[in-house]
Amino acid sequence: MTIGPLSKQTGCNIETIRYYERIGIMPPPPRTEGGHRVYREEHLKRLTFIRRSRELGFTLDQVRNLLLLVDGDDFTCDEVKTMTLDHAGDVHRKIADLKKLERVLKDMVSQCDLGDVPDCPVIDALFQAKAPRPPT
Amino acid sequence: MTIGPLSKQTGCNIETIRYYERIGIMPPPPRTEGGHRVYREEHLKRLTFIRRSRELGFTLDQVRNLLLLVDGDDFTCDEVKTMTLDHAGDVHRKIADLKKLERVLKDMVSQCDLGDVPDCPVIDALFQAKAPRPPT
DNA sequence: ATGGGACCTGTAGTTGGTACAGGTTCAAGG
DNA sequence: CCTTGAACCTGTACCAACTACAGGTCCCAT
Repeated sequence: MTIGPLSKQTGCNIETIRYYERIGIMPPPPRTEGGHRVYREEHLKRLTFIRRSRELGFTLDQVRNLLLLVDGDDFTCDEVKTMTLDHAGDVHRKIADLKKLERVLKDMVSQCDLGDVPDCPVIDALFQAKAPRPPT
Repeated sequence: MTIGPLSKQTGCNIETIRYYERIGIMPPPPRTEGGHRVYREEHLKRLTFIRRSRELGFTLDQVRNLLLLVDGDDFTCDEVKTMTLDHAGDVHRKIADLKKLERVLKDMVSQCDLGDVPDCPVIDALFQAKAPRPPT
């Protein structure tokens, strides 16, 4: 399998595959005489793993760690579970932050509809620092 | 006010302030004889606006647009409202995506507790492509 | 006048890729 | 066997939004 088919089967850009090789998370595959990359089943599996992890929001660094665990096959399920839970925690916090954000944005906009404000309340709100620094 | 105090009052890194000047969203301030930047109240207000907008997740490009509206004071409240609602929509979608993500991560981890699986179910799950391509 | 903290410019690095340019190889059709 | 053009190659530059130096200058208090 050359890089094109691999790209199609994994949904991963050709450039991205080469990029993954460059940064060392995909192994350099054997080449043809002319220098074309030739992949096999194991590459497909590994790339699928990477893509899936990325879809789930793991950073490439986290993926690298997961792969280290997988490669040395002495990993414990517990280590993986811990990493996943950590990541889930990050995601959870991000959701909370975004919800606050949404609240603020909607509150700002709702001021617009009151009609009795002199200027644009959104702009006004943006000119306010979040927390006035406490007196020294 | 030199750049240090401005940094402290806005909570914006010195390097970032200079970066904002370089990319043209902060105006180049007057300088001392020796070349040190000297800021006044208006700069503080503008930088506060930028920082606040960034905190609320507007991109620098969106901030640039907001500032254009503010600078030419012919902006309508409606334009600003539209931009803010658009952005709120983005945030909303991002929240939905992250919630799905959280669900999947937690489902994966919950498999770990069953105890009767041979390998790490998280790793197994990661090796599965999301959607198997349909038969050709 | 001197010491050192604040400031200056310019460049490179970060993350996770994408987008070329400009050149080579491969495979199928004639 | 030769040609053609799709697929592949390398290398570099670019994106957002900053951050982190290095190596040098300025300011001001003592």
